[in-house]
Amino acid sequence: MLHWRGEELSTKVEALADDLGIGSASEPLDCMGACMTFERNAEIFAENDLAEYLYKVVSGAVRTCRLTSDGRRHIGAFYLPGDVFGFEAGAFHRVCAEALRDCKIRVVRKSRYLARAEADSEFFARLWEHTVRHLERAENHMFLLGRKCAQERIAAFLLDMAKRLPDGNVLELPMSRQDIADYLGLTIETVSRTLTQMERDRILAIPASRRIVLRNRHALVQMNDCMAA
Amino acid sequence: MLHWRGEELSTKVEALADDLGIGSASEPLDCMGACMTFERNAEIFAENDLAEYLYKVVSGAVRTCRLTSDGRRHIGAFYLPGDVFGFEAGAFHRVCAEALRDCKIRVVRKSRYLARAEADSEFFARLWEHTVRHLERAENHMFLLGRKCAQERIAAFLLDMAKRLPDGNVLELPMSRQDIADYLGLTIETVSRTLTQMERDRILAIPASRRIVLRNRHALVQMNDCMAA
DNA sequence: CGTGCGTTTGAGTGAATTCAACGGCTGTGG
DNA sequence: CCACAGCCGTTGAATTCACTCAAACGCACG
Repeated sequence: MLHWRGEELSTKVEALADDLGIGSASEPLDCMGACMTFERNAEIFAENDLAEYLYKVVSGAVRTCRLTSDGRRHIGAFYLPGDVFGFEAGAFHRVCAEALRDCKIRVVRKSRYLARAEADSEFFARLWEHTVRHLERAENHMFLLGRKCAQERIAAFLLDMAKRLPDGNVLELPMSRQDIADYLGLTIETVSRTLTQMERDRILAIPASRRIVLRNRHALVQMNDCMAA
Repeated sequence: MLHWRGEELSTKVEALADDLGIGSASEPLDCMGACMTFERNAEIFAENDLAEYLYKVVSGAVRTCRLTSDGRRHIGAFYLPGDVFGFEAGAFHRVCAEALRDCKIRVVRKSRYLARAEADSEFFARLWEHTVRHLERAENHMFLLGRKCAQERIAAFLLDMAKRLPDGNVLELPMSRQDIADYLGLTIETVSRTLTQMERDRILAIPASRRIVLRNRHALVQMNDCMAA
């Protein structure tokens, strides 16, 4: 299965990639590679797939996750339009990536972007920056998982989403409660209870389960004081 | 203080760095920059210090950590000889780094290694690999913090240390119980109790508090099944 | 021999989990 | 148009794992 998937993707990409251009992108990957579409819940790559590409979200949203043998799931990150994912040091992916909703994803072959990074120092700097930014996000998230209570985790999550989603105060979340729980290291019930409590406290309004309005951002920031973005 | 530290370090490095050579290192940084020494518990850089250098552990051991306003501490990583740390996308450090014991650290100016990475594709590849490996470690650690019980965290920690420290079965830990707790997102009491229980179960022997002998590695691996290295 | 630090152990508590039931929305089919 | 199933989310009650608080232990050092 591992290789089947890899080859399938490879074929698709080769077919599409002929019309690629290596433009003078201000952002890495923008004018490289091919654009692919994925349906809601489709697998973009699987754990242990060959890691031959970098991915950039054009539209939609993506989660990366891992499963334990006994069924526990952990979501490593959510990716929104503009985000780059799929970095691996080794030959294989260590997480799987799935579309949270219908997605357009730009796909660039590893050898291609590495080659370009060698030749183009501006490009190299951008790529480096993306990678290290990932690292920072991961470090922030570790802190959250290691040393924060449920309320603080939810507050951090909402503020992060508010910064990344288009309208800063009305969040249209692309993910389910279960996804949020698996991202924050909580259960779905705890996520639900905490959100309800925040609504009672007039910190949030939740007109629909996936639409969350921040009514008292200051309160959220206070819960989240300890760490920057 | 922020700038004071930056300038102090800068001065030290300039003084020492005249004898640097840009050798044809098989490992990045090996023949670059200057070697500095730090005493046990000395601060190598502080949170919000200017991030002007990369660091490579020559001997000793290092922790990076963060504090909340209310005193919670989280340790992001431990670095042992050969490890590189100090990557930042922005201008400032987001964690502080402290010597767990007396250390020798090789220090390389950011502008210097970036310049070399542009010129030397082999070097670039190595540097890239180090960075992405960091990212992988961070992802593994997130999983641990998000979805594992105390026993599994300790097992993962011990196996990781066994792989990185010289003698694979007799671990001479450079860090205190409190450090381990803050690294694993537990309390010192939980760490202590879990280790004691593992000793009762004949999985470990603990002849001294910082010397841990792995007696039943298989049992540890089982607790840790869900994730690779 | 006392002091101080790091570690271990014990008892009681609490925050988040588990288990279980209910509520509400959406789409389908009668 | 309503009935129903299926999914997702919420709520409640009981449990549990790790935490907090507290005390004791062991070792190094002056």
